[in-house]
Amino acid sequence: MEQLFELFFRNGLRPLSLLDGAAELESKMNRSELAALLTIRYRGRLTMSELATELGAPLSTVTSLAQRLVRKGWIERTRSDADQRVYWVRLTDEGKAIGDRAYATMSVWFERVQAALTPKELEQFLALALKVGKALQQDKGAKEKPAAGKEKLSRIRIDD
Amino acid sequence: MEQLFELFFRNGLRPLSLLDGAAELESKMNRSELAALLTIRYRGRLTMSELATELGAPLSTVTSLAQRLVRKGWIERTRSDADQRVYWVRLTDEGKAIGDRAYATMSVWFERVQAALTPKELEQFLALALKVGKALQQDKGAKEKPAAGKEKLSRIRIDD
DNA sequence: GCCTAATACTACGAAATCGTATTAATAATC
DNA sequence: GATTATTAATACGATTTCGTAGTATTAGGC
Repeated sequence: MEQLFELFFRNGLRPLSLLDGAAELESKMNRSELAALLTIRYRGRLTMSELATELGAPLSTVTSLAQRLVRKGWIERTRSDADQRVYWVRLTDEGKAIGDRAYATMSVWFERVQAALTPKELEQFLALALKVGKALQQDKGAKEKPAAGKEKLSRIRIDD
Repeated sequence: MEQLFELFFRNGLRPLSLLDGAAELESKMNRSELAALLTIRYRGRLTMSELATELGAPLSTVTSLAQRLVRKGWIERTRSDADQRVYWVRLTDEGKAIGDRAYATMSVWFERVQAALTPKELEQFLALALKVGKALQQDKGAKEKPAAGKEKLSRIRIDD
């Protein structure tokens, strides 16, 4: 439990810090640029505010971050027709190329995880992790409706 | 694989706002100060380099971070007798008090996780999460020279 | 419609972070 | 034991982040 605690803090406070080996990527971009790229790649397109909340950063920070990425030619921003206040952010072709490379680099980590677990374990882990993730994302103020994701998971054996 | 990826994005990139709701504490420190405080609290005392690797930050960053914390009166640094190059970092009484408060605030997160899972599920989740953590940390084919200047990340010890 | 409130974002200066160069102390080699 | 290499940390300038104030646009009363 202690160890999990450590893991949790480390990753909770400084995401991506557990994962080294992104050296090749990190020479071209820093952590937040990588996170932004991956997020935009994953979401397709989003607004500045959405990007900010996804990244857990203040909007003003994301403004400059986005400016940098535009300068690098990796993303483009277009003003929304429906609401002139909002800007849509999406990857350019070059951004996509870089994003794909980043993804490829990272998928090594996912493969490692898959290799380490049996299919059953993986399934179980995913289910539980989703539950935990959901629990963590809830607004603290919100008075917790227990229902939704609470169906019970069957127990499986975990090999060491 | 898809699911793992999704999981990673939904929860892996965004730092948690751990002090969320404790406005009183939040106004006193930023994320890295919190992380440092908790790390030192957890470890008792450590050297500057150790702190840097624990935090996943470069040493030069930790130098200024530590200066700030000294100024705030939360930590103290003493030069090691055994090796004059190293400084031991530990919490002052005031630092301990604040650290305790921060920890208490944060334990809400654990309660949430516990509330979301049955005891059996929790047990399974812990076991699996540790396995995954271990898998992520294992060195891939160490083909790279440490690329001068890049700090190595500390491994979290995970027992079976 | 008009006025006020809320929202989406940018501007800007202050603070934090990072990479690289440098200093000082210890370890290793001969 | 002198010389070189390595390690632990700081110095410093450049870049990034952040909080706050400001601007423009849309939403909500009435």
